[in-house]
Amino acid sequence: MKKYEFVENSLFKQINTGIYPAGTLLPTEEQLTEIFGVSRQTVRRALSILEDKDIIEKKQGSGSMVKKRNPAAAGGKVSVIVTYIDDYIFPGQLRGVEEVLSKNKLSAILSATRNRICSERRILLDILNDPVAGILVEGTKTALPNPNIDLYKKLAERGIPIVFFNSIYPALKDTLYVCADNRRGGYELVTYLLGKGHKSIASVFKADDIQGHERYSGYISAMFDNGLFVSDSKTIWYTTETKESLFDEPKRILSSIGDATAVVCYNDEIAFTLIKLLTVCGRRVPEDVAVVSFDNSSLSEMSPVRITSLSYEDKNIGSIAAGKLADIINGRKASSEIIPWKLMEKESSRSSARR
Amino acid sequence: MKKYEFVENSLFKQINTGIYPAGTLLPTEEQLTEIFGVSRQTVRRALSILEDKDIIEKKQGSGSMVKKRNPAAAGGKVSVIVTYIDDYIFPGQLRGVEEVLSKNKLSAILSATRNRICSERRILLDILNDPVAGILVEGTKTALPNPNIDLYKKLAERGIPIVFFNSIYPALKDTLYVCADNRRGGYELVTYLLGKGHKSIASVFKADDIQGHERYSGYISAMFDNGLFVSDSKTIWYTTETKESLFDEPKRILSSIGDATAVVCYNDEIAFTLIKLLTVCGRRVPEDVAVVSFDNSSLSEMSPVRITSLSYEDKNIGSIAAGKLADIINGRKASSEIIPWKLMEKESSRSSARR
DNA sequence: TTATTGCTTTTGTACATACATATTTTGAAT
DNA sequence: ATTCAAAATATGTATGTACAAAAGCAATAA
Repeated sequence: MKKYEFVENSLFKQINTGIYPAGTLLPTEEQLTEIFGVSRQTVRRALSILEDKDIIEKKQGSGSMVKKRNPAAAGGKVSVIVTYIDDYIFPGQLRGVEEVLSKNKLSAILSATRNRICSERRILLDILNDPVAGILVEGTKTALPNPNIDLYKKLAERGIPIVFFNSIYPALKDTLYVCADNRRGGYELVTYLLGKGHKSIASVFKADDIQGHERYSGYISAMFDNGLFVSDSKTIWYTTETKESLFDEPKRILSSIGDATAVVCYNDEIAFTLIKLLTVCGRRVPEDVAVVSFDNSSLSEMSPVRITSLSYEDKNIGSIAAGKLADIINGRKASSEIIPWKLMEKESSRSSARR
Repeated sequence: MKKYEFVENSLFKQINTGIYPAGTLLPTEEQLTEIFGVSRQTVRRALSILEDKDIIEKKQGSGSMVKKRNPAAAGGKVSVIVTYIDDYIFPGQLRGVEEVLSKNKLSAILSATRNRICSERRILLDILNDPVAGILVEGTKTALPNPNIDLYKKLAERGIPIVFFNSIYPALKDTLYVCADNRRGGYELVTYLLGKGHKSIASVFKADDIQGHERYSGYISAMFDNGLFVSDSKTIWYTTETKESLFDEPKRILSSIGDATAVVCYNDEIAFTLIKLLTVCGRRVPEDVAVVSFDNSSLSEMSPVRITSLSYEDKNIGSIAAGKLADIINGRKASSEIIPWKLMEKESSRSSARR
């Protein structure tokens, strides 16, 4: 290793481990020359790099001072990585993110992955080349093995704080996150339907996002806990790529639902479209089939039959996550949070099960 | 002046004036030593600064090459200023912006003004302190005198390209913009309604955005051109601040509409809510009152009575504007563009005027 | 023709020295 | 105790030298 790099790294470590706290002066160049056994030129080169990185501040005649971590001075830019910008509930979350970051004198650099691993990788590589004060990220295809985990780890090693929202990769469970209680949500919806007398409950879930797995897990647990048999064929799985064509074959959907008197949907978007399809096929909602879902978005209100859906109450996952990231950046503490649901009962399930 | 600064400035000037074009090698360090009559250390320091500024690229054993101007290397960040992030048609425009910027290796720094002058000012001041490669901005309260015009001018003087979208301040008409043909849109909607036999046409417009004035101007011109009398009371004006309470007093709205058989609305959001109100008050749409509007957003499809609305066809104002900004940043030419409308006739006006 | 080898050129690392300039400390004069 | 100037201390600028490492080039051998 080059000598100036060694000096630079040594000093950086010592600064980070508190040997030279913010505000204190480093030893003089002459002292460092003796400590490291290198020439003053080499020491100066190392210090110059640290100054470029905004870690120390040199002052002629006075010395080299360790700088305070100042988010605004360090750019104050946060990379916000979402799957979609204009779909479904994301705009609202994004608004929350922007509001909170703005209040904390941070600004959002926005990127969308469209739930594609390759886009996510490109974005993360960009950040490695041009670091930011923090990263707020919604995982991409969180239920599949992800080759970008190494990049997240590398970014974390560099000291860039990362907060996940909506979903997190199982491999990064120790990172901060803000997610809904998806498993419990699935459980609650089934419990609610059982209370209405439903016994045969179908479901539609997303296969490539971990939220889909968790919501399914809650659904299936609730069914088993209540001693009900669940046929695999009663769960319809879809992915990012098959979402558009999911309802192209009504027959397949109807045969999956079969004799079920209720359907648990992955989210309001699916529920909205499913209700349309059922109506067209002559099945009444809720009289023939009850439909419930997650997120309680504006779609659940706009649906011709308003949709019973789990709500985040007045909590905005985007702003909560952004708040935690701002806390970390400003040297405050923060911990992961799981947002509970609140059931909003509406017309799509407001009747007992038909016998 | 310091010697290394002199060498740095001299080389920088020579590079900029084409003496050392992009792609060519600078003289070797030894040659520069002789040319400038300074030591190799001093030459190296000057070159090192130029390398930091991404103007040259040094390569051991080979030489120092003048780099091509690369916008991505020069920060590549674009400030995107919108009024709202999650409202109405803005998420879709924002998606278009992000897609196009991303394709051009630019990234979006997002801020929202919530249509408030003070927020806009704060954002522009931030940009002055920490410049960006370009600005993409949706004007805030464009129909009112704006105290931030001076800041836009200052930014333009600094050579930061600016592109407006959706609306532009009259005082900045020479700046690039991408807007819909709002005046013509108002004219077309009225012409369409006249063709359906309507003679008394009310309207709802937004008073603080220039789009509202333009759409109103088209509406009123079409009426006059067809020799129809227009009572001022038939136009309902609202602002950013009064939008929420606009439909709180149904009586006021109904009395303004009076005997009109059709209403031109500022946008689908207003039309959607108006149709709800009319329906509740026992007025059928379109049999009693036809409703038409602008934007042809998803709301126009979701409305219980699908809304006749002017569409941008498949054009996304956000992506068009972002494309123009990228053109300017990359040294290409671009000019303002006015997007035409296409009328999408749906149920909300699909009947002739009642007599 | 192709691959290898060694030479030359060019930039990179490292140390030594001298003096300039900004800041702080010291100490004497008041 | 206060003020002011000199001294000491710290970083900044500039040059010289030596050798290392990478890249390119040319001669040579297979």
